[in-house]
Amino acid sequence: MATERETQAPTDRELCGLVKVLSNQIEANIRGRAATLGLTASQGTALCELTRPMTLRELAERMGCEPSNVTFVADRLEEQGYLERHPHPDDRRAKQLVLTPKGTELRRRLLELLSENSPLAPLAPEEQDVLQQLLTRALIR
Amino acid sequence: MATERETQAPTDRELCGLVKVLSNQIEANIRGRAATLGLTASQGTALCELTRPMTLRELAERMGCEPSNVTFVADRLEEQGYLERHPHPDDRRAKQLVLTPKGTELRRRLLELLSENSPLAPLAPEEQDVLQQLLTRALIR
DNA sequence: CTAGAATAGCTCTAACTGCAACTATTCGAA
DNA sequence: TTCGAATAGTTGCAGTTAGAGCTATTCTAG
Repeated sequence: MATERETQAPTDRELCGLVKVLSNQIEANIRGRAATLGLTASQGTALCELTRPMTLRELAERMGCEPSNVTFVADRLEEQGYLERHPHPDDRRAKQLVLTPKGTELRRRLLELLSENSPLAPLAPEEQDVLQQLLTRALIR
Repeated sequence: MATERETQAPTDRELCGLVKVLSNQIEANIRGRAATLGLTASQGTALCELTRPMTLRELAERMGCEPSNVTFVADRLEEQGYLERHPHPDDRRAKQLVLTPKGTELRRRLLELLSENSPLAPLAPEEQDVLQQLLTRALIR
């Protein structure tokens, strides 16, 4: 029983590990689906989150990454003709990321692929609700 | 109510987003703590998981990453004198990663730092139990 | 009106990541 | 025994990431 001497730390660390593994699995799912459409994982994530024209900063917030990385991702999507940087109507510093028709169509197809089988599918809807509440509570600072 | 036309997909995607944000936060916490000890985030994670001598592959499993990345991390930790690659007693293909006394001491200090404030602290112990169960269920394939 | 702080986006860098290909060793079945 | 499959670790590569430092624009207090 020598390995049980730690009382609280291991559970916390195990939990962190589980979160990471699940996060990896979600990312791997997106990676695989996106790859079939010629996209990388972060390109796919960006496309999903572009529910409407938004600034680079807002997309970064939704994607859970730094704005500098969105610059990079947006560059690629723009090169491929999936989105355009439009001047922001109210703020000349900012730019609006706008999907092209080609990008909108690709997004539709990607969402279709992603809805087919989610890594969270093993959980019943009520369980997903509980999970959402717990995660939200954990993230409150 | 036009934005509510999607019934199931958005919740799923939101949930995935929450998992990612929490995962990022956990990683950022480790990154910050590890940095004070001159370690990168993955070096810190590796150190935490090295509860005993283990193969590179087992450490990869615990860290939730590919074995190839552990090769990289182990290289750095070995350079810094925190661990050694010992030949595996039973399998000449495998190597055992063994912490040096210096590495053991560093691990102790890191665990101390990490126990001080966890990103999961906002959750009560019972909530953490529920979270663990949900995550475990979600990960069953 | 005007400086100084804050913000949006960009560039650059060091580090991390998954994946595919490779070598060495072990395992398993004919 | 022996040969093919499976496994441990490594290497190389393209892609991702956070963070610091930069410019341009906006906001705010005086």
